[in-house]
Amino acid sequence: MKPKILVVDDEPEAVELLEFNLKQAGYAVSAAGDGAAALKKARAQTPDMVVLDVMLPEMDGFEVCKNLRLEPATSRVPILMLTAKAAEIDRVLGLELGADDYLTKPFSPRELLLRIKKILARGVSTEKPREQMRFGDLVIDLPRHLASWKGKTIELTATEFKLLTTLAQRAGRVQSRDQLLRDVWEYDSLIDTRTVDTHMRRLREKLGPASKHLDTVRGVGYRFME
Amino acid sequence: MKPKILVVDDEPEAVELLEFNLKQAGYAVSAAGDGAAALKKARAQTPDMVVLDVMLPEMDGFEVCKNLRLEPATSRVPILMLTAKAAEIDRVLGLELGADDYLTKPFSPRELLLRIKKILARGVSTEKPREQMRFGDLVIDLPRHLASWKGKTIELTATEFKLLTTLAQRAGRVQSRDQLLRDVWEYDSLIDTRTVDTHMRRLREKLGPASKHLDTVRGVGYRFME
DNA sequence: CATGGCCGTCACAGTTCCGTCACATTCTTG
DNA sequence: CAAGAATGTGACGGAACTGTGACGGCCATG
Repeated sequence: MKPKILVVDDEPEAVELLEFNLKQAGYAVSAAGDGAAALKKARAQTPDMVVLDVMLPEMDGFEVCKNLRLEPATSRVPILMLTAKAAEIDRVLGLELGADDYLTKPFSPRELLLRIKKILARGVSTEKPREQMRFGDLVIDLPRHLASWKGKTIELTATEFKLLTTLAQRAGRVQSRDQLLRDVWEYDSLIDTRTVDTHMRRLREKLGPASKHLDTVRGVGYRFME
Repeated sequence: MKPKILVVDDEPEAVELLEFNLKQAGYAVSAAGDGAAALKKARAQTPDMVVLDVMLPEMDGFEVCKNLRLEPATSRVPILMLTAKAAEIDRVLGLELGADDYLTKPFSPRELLLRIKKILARGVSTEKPREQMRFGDLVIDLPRHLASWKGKTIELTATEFKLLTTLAQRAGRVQSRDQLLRDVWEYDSLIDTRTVDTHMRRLREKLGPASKHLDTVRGVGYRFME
């Protein structure tokens, strides 16, 4: 079963080169020349991975990346960004964009294949939402609606519990306040983003020592660390 | 001996896609386009697994699932449900439906195969609804339609009994009011969710000390604790 | 036809929880 | 090091949620 890779670049030669190398390596490849087409194809095919050039006409790679993350159908597809400028790297990784890796142009095909292989290898194991999660002494059980620390249950309100599970399910990835508002509170941004801060505080209080898992990423949002 | 898989979907293209992928992976595949045909084929062939779309004309996937579970010939065949809405997941898993796993559309063929492999690997599902349950001094007997506390029978109405058994069979798991309405009151969504509260109160009154098993999870629903 | 049991709904009350604001603290930037 | 921005913290009023008592309708039974 060949993994399917969607290549997005506006230069036909670049696409051709990528396509050739990837097919050679045994992947199924499809391509898109601009952001809109990329989103459409990604939705339709749900590829196993997207290789995405930052520089695109109209909608740039950052926008595409954001949009991919927003939709449930594509939110968990790994993204490898291609960029010409080293300065863009910061944005590509840490931020709300959450690309899985990047490469600066120019790069060797071998480099590209290595990155892809690495990302796909770890992707398989983390695809499904888990019903029960364990991080050291902290256990989160979704169907039972219970969280516990060293076997002792932690009393959480509905919102706190949902906030915790949302962060934990995306462990390692930073979640912006807006993203959390969408996922935890569901209705769109009628609510002040600072409300997230307050709930994080309450959650930290109740978690006690387990709150060490909850990171603040200044200027961006919050993150659950294992 | 190839494992036999029954695919149920009303869209011919979807069936074709599934069929192709499954055959490719070495399974024997048969297909049905609606619920009635699915039940008939399942009875006749006793497949090793059913892949079942929720959205079907006339009889939907939930109904099919229920009916499969009801008949002895098919009651223990693993079922993998396909659903477009994340909101339906709770229903697919938690309830009397007891599907073995689910996938939200769209999904990659690779994902599908992984799930199927996992389910088949663990063999024939062994879970069946227990006819008698005991939680300390509380005994619930389904066929006799009796509940008792320290050997003394508790007089319950039909609705109260069904509410109790529904919660007890899913002991530990929180059930939302909507879930309970669907499960206990069958498909009557015409009813106010607050009605559940009233019946919980009556049930608690009659259970007396045994009502300690009945938890309220604020903002979510109710839960039976062992 | 009357009666009683059961059920669904409603209104009310107590309580919890939530969203917001103001202020304190920490971090970044120049 | 100081200014400004971002985050942590404490407090508060209102909204939301659940428990509870009561009521009327339905149905079977006598």
